[in-house]
Amino acid sequence: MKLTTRGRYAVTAMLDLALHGGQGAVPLAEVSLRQEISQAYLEQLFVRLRRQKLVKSVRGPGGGYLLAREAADISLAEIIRAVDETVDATRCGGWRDCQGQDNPCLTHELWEELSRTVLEFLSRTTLGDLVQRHHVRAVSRRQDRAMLLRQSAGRGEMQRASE
Amino acid sequence: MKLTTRGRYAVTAMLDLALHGGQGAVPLAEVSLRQEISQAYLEQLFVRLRRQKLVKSVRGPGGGYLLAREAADISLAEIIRAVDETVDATRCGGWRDCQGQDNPCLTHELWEELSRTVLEFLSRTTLGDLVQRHHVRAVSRRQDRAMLLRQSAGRGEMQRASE
DNA sequence: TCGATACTTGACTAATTTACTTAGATATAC
DNA sequence: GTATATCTAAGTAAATTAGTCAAGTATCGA
Repeated sequence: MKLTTRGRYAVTAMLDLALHGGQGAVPLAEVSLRQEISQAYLEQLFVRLRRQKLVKSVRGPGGGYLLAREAADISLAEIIRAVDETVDATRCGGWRDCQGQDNPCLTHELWEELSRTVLEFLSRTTLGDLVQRHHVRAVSRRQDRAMLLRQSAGRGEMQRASE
Repeated sequence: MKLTTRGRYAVTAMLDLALHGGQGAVPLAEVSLRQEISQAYLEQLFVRLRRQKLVKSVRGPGGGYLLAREAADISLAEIIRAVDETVDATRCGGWRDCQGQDNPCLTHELWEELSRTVLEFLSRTTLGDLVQRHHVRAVSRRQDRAMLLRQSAGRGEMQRASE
């Protein structure tokens, strides 16, 4: 497994669904605004999340995405694996694999151990856990307030501006 | 902190020093043969390791590199930090930092926690620990035998071939 | 003092990956 | 039928990695 910003964006977006999925499907446009991730990029990520059956999609107006299972039943490891699905076993080193060669690397075992540690952490933590954290709830409330402000400001300035 | 093959190569090379430094300085040419890492690349790594005072260099014939401190006193975290010294705090996410913005990211705390876990693992483990592991010792013995074979084969085939 | 050995340094590069964007198609509620 | 969404493919600029190349400098041993 790998840890890049892609995986982190995916977790953030999924957490946004967990926090706002109570009243139905959440459109990516909203997630994009709240989490400041470009919508086009989110679309790319959600294709993979849907293929791995981590989210359900609802098309058309009023549509969006929903968690496919309960938040408490979706681990961070699953999310990251869904978007960072690179399983190319080139060369050796920790998340890859080098055994069976005539000269296996000295530190193979070590990186495996570290890899296990990280995976364990990510498998143990679920979206449900994150939703309960005080820090997460506080940041989320702030984001919601900011969204409301932006909306009313938009309505105050202009009506249904299509540009 | 980051984890790339660069850091893994550095740990492997340092472990080679720890294993073979008993009889004096170890030339990079030897490390290169044993660990199958290009010598030019090793040279690049050892410049940084020396600057961080993790190794001492001995120039001239019979020279090479030596651990600057006892193996049991050099943690893997130090080694990796020495060669992967990127501290550019662009954007957010785990090993970086995003606090103090008007919209801090939802999962900041989470990546920090993971980061701490990894760092703890790498700080806790020293070269001395690795030297003691059975798996490491076994692989090392194999590498030594392969080196001896290569040497005697070289002498058997030709004498001081300069090409 | 010569030459081999080995470290030292800097610049350069090919390949890969990341983090996107662009452009358009398709589905659905109203 | 049109606005709101998801979908999908393709392309791309920037960064990073994992090196190579070339030219040194220091030191030992003969």
